[in-house]
Parts: sequence; C-alpha cells; structure tokens
Amino acid sequence: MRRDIFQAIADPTRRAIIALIALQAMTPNAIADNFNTTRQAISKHLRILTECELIKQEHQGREIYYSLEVDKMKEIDKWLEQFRAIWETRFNQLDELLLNMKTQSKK
Amino acid sequence: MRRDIFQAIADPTRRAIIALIALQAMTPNAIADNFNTTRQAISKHLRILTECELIKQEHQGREIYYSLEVDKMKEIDKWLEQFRAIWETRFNQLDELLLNMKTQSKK
DNA sequence: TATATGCGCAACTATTCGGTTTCGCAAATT
DNA sequence: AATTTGCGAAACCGAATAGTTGCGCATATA
Repeated sequence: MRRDIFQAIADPTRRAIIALIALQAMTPNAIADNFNTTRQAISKHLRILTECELIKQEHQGREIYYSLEVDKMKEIDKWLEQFRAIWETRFNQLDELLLNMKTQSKK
Repeated sequence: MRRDIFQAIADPTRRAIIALIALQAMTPNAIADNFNTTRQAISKHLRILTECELIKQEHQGREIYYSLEVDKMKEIDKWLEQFRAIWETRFNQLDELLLNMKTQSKK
C-alpha cells in the first residue's frame, strides 16, 4: 500500500481537509459538514492523512480533533527546493537570451 | 479523467522524470533508460505530465525532446504559500507555549 | 440502566491507474 | 526502395482508489 505525502495530497478532498484543519482542529463530523459525502468517506481520508502523518489526532472524550502536522507539510516544500534553484536561474533568463541570440543570428 | 498537477506528481516515477528533465531536455528513450519499465510506460507518464502542462515537447526530426515547464511547478509552490504563513507563525511557538502553560497549571 | 451520539472498521462496488503487448506511422539509414 | 529506429495510441490486465452501506464500540445523556 503506497502511502506518502504526494499521494495523500493528490486527492482534492484531502487538500480541502488540510486547508480546513490548518486553521483550527476539527472533529470528523464537523469536517464532513463541509463536503457532499458521508462521514465515513471523510473518515477514510483522515485515516490516510494520519497514516502519512500529515495530520494528528487529539482525543477529547468521545470526540477526536484532527489538526495539521505542519512539519510534514514542509517536506513538500523540501522537494520543491531543488526546482526553486532552476526557476530562479531562469528568471534571469540568461540562457534563454543567449539561445535566442544564437537562433536569430542564423536567420 | 482527473488531470491536475497534484495527481501528476503523486507517482514516484513521474517525480523522477521531472527531476531528470529538469536538468536537460531528454527523449523518451533516454528517459526510459533510467527506469526498469518499458518505453511505453514512460510514454504514458510523459503524456500525463504533458496534459497538465508540467512538461513541454520539442520535436526535432523524429525525436521528441521533453523539458520541464518551470512555471507550472510554481503552482505547487503557490498552494504551499497558504501554509507557509502557518508554519512561520508556529516557529515562534507562541500558541503552543501558551497552551502548555494552561495544561500544566491544571495538574 | 436504556438511549443517543461520535467514531473507526470491514465488506462490497465502480472506477481509475500503472503496467504490458501489439500495432501503425513517420523519419532516418541502407 | 527496403529496413531500421523513435515514437504515440489502443487494447488489455491486475491492483489500488474513492465511495457506499452496515456494523460494533466507546462515551455521553436521559
């Protein structure tokens, strides 16, 4: 069973859940109120998010509050890091500029 | 058919392809050499990545060079933006500190 | 103690996904 | 002109996914 953050955030419902509980911890029922599916479906998403540690539980009586595990979100940021260097270089557009000059001189 | 960047980067092979062609444009065969699958499987991944515009083609004779569409990668970064504010706040750990003080005073 | 509520889990289903094999086409090479 | 090479598209298959319904177990409430 594949279970990593990238697969977890692939589902739009799960991204919405993440955005929801990022602001405040919420119970499954409260979360499910925001969607057109059953509580059980949301429960399944919460399980997946919990398994890859993107969110964490906090039991309070019979209620369970889910909240965002911010540190895990940083891992996505860490993956992007390697490309950030590229798009910052391209922003200078030095290589593209040189390429264009080369191409145009041939015409 | 669901086709968005998040679903595209969910697959580890596709993330590897992205990392590969980020450095230089490559043909499908050259890309496939780096994996234990068939060229056709890679071709399918390339189609998905192309469809959501994460990569672009450049025809050169009978060869097709694939390269990264850097701007599209920024969209992932843009999504993370909303959470960056949170983890920068949490870095101060002000709220957590206050919560701990409150909890411990009850004991 | 009986009932209602909040929740996760298991079983089932339709759909999607990643992979393979087979094919056809166009560009190179002979 | 015949053959090889690079490629995408289609058909097919097993596994995973997102959803449903039904269940059982705690914790509250009457």
